[in-house]
Amino acid sequence: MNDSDTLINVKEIIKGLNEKQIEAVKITDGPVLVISGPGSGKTRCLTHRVAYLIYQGILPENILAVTFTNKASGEMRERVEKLLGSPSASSTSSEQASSGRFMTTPQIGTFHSIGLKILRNEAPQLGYRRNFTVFDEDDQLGLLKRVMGDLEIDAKSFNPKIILYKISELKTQLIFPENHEPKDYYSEILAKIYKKYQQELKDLNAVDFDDLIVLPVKIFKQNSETLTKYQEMWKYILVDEYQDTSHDQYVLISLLAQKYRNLFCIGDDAQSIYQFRRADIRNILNFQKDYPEAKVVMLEQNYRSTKNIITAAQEIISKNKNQIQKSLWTENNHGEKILVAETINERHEAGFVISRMEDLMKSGLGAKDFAVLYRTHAQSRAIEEALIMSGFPYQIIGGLKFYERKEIKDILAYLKLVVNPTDSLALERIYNVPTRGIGKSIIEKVRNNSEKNIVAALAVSLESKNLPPRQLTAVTDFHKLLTDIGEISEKKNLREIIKYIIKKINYEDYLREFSLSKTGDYENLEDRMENLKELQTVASKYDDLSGKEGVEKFLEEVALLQHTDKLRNDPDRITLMTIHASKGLEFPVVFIIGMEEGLFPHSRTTYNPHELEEERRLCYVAITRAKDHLILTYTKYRRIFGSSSATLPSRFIGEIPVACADWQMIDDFDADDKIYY
DNA sequence: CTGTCGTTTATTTTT
DNA sequence: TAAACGACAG
Repeated sequence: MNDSDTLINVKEIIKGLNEKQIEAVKITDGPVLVISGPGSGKTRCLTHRVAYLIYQGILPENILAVTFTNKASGEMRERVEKLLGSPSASSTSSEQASSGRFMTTPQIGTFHSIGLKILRNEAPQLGYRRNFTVFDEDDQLGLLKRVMGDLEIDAKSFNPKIILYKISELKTQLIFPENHEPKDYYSEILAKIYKKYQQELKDLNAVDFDDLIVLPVKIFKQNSETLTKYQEMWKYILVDEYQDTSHDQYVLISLLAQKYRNLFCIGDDAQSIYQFRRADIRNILNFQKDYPEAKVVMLEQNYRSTKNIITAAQEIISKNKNQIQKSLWTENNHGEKILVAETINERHEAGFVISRMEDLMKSGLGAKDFAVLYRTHAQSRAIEEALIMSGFPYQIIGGLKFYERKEIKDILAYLKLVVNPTDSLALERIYNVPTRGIGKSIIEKVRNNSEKNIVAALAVSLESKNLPPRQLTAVTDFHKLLTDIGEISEKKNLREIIKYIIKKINYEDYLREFSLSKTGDYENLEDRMENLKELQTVASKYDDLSGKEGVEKFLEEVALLQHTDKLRNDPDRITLMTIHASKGLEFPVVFIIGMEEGLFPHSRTTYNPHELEEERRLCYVAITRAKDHLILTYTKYRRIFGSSSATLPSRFIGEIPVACADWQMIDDFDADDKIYY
C-alpha cells in the first residue's frame, strides 16, 4: 500500500466526523479518555478509530475492543467490517492489494466473552478442565441453596439471594475465599458459604459470571508469562461504556494495558446507571489519576435532540455533585416544548398517553416512533391494557428472557449433561422432568456415591441394588435415556440431538400437561411450543459441526447471550421498557410515565445521596432518548401494592427550566375515551 | 412424588 | 394486588 492510498483511506475514515471526534480517532498511542454525551456519535467514534488504527498499519489481531452487551459488540463488529471491507467510492484498486491485511480481524467482544476466551485457554492453571460450564444466575442460586443446606444454614435468617449478591460483591472486589478475613458474625457465615460455594463450583467444573472476569485476573496476577502473552497480543485496547466497569473489570483492563498503555476508554459518567450492578463510577472519574499522561476529549455536541430537550437534560444533571464538568449543546432547533402532564391515576395516565399518541400519529408518526419509559416493570401493565384496548401494536422489552424460559432451560439442561456429565445442577433440573417417578431421595442416594460423573453414578446405584423395585425401573430407564442421548450426540448434529431429546422424553406431551391450568385452559402452550421450534432454528446454525462440538459451542453462546427481543425485527410497534433498557436507544417521541416521588426517584434511594444521584442520571438518560417530543406524566393517586395513595410530583420535574416545558393538568383529554379510567 | 394452601414480599439487571 | 416460594398433607 502506498502513501496516496493511505491518504485516501484516512480521508475516507475521517469524513463526516466533527473536530473532536477526529481528535479522538487520531490519537493512536497512549491513554485516551473520551467523555461522550448522549447522541454525540460514540459508536462512530469507536468504529472509526478501529478502522483508523488498522489503516495506520496496526495489525487487527493486536486490537481488542471491549463492550458490555452482545448487541453493542455485534454492532461494532458489523460497522468496522463495513468500514474496512467495502472499498470506498473514491478508493482505487488498493482493496485487493490490501485485503491480505484484513485476513485477521480485531477482537471485539463483551467483557464476559473475552474473559471466557482467556479462561478456555488458561483455566487448567487453576485446576479447571477446559470444558467447564458457565453458570447463570439460576444455576448459581440453585448451587448456593444446596451449599447452604449442606452447611445447615437457615435460608430464612440468611436470604440466599442476598448471600449471592454479597459473594458476588466480594468477588468483584477481588477478595477470594483464601484472602478474605471476616470481621463479624455475619461475614463469618458469609465467608463459610462463599468458600464452600467456590469449592463446589470447581468440583462441578463450572464457573459463574463473575469468575469469567475474576479468574483471568487471578491467573494474570500469579503468572506474569501468561499476562505478557496477552499484553503482546492486545497492544491496543478500546473500552466502551467505561463508566459501567466494575472493579474487577477495571483491574483486568489495567493489567492488559499496563505494558503498552494504549488504552482508549469511552463513556459518559452522567449515564452511569448500573452502580447497583457494581459499576464503579470512580473508574472513569479517576482515569486521569491512573494515567497522568492521558489525553481527554469531550464529545459534547448532540446530534439527536431538540434544544429544549438538551437544555432540560443539562439542567437536571447539573444538580449532581459527582461528575466531570461538561455542557451538551446542539445545532438542532428548539423544537416543541416538553409536555408535563398531571393525571389522576395510572389508568388515566395510560389513557392520556394513548390519546397523545393518536394526536401525534395524525401528523404522520408511526407506532415505531413511540417509546414509553418507566422506572419499574410493574408500571407497564396499565399502559399495556390501554394499548390492547386501543388496538395499537406494541412490544414490551424485558420480562422473561428467551433463555430463561422453562421449556428452554429444560432442554438446555439435557444438553449440558452431554458436555459436562459432572454438572449435577443440570441433573437436578431434569431428573424428574418430565415426571418419571424419580425424586429427591433417589437423587440424594445417587449423589452420595463418590462417582462424580452422573451417568456413571446412576450405574453404580443400579449395581448396588438397594433400590425398591419401582424406583429401580425408573432409574434404569433414566440411565438408559442419558446413555442414549450421549450416544446420539456422538453421531448426530445439534439440531438432531435436540429433536431426539424432545421426542424421546415426550416433552411436548409433558408441556401440554404442564400448561394445563386449573381453569382448564392451556396457558402459554402455544408460546412454549413456538419457543421449542425457535430453539431448533437457532441450533441449526451449528449444523456443520459435529454433535459434541456443536453442543459445546451452542451452550457457550447461550450462556453469554441474552436473547431478549425476539420481536425486534417486527417493524412497526410501540416500545415499552424500563429506562435502564432504553440506554443507547433513541425515539422521535418519548413518554416518561410515573414521574412521582417514591417511584422516580425510587423510595429506596431517596435517603442515600449517591443513589439519588444515580436516579438523577437515570432521569438524564431517559430524557435524552427523545429526539423531537418528550412527554412526562405523573399521577395524583397511584396504586402501590394493592392500595391507592396520594403522590407528589417527582423533584426532577421541578428541575426542568420553566422555559422548556408546558405544564398541563389533564382533567378530561377526550370525552369519548372515558372508558380508560 | 404431587398438589394445595398459606406466607412473604414487592427497583433497576448490559453478562 | 399478585406472584413466587416453601411447608405439609395426600
